[in-house]
Amino acid sequence: MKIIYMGTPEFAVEPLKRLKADGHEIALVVTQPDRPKNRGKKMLPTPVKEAALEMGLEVVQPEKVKGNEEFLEKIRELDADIAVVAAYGQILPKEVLEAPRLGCLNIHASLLPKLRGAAPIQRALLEGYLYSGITIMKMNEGLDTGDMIDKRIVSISGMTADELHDELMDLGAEMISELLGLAETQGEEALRGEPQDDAQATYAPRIEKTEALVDFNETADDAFLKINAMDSWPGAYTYYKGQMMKMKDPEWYGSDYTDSKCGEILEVSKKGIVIKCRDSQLLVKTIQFPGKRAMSVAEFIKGNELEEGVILGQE
RNA sequence: CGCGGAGUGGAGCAGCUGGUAGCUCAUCGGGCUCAUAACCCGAAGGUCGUAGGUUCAAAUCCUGCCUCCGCAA
Repeated sequence: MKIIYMGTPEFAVEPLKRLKADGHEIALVVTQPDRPKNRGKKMLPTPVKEAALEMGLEVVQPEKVKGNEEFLEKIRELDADIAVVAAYGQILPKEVLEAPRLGCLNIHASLLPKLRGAAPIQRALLEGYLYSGITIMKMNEGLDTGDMIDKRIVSISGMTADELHDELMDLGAEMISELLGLAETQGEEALRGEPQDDAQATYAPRIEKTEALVDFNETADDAFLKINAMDSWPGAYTYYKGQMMKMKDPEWYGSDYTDSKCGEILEVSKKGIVIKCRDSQLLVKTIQFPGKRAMSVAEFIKGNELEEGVILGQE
């Protein structure tokens, strides 16, 4: 099939590679413009652009899609069979959605109509969902509101955002590959979908960095979920003696019968640091201070000090 | 030229107002113990990221480069 591929972050790379490997003709790759990133404000290409160029594909990076005549014309001229969109980052106007013969498909990392929007992976974990998955839908003008063509479920409890991201990325690639295979033989028939129940819809807005601050007045479960949902970006954090301290690898440690203050470090050992939360204790096994690498508490205490009794969270 | 931290034996750090490289853990050998991520004794292991410069003398001061990281995006 002749495909237009639209995507931006890492999540969209695997499906692109897969479709290419399947032998489809990727007529054009659309991704966000290069932006200054990382230290030293270097302009960096998006992961999709990088992968596309490696594969020798043509790439365009329109600043704005909406109302962009030049872009629209280019899309129409291609006369593609279908467009595949994965975490592209811009709302597509009706004209673009209708340009390919069979319309536009979207790979979304949640079980729609739950968690529509930008950060479904992290939100699913943050909310403590036990299951999430991938939904492939036929796009319409709304935000992730199109008819659902295929949906698959995965168990997610205890995962970090990175782990879930990788798993869903592979699953998404798998699903879109199969679906386009079907579409090739069965045509439009294969792309029939079911409408979403809007009444059940929830939204997954972008993660703000400030959300990554862990509040130990919450339950240990909430802290656990937050630490994993923010791993590896932006990274859950608190403050140790006024210094920002990031945390990873949480573990439920046990009930708490002490009357210590929430956030107090009850114990430091090779296992990690035990922190008092509202209802029970949380073990954090990996930490990171500004300018330093993330390292296990066991490693950290070989050359640094971590005082027991310190109350975390005070700037 | 966005701001800043860091590169020292396997790991984590100290030393950096210049003059024989040190700590904790790990490793190896030995001892004690019913026993231990315990304890005691001993040993091995480092061209101090790299290239230059200053100096009688640099891990320690100066300059370029490489790599890693936090903030910010």
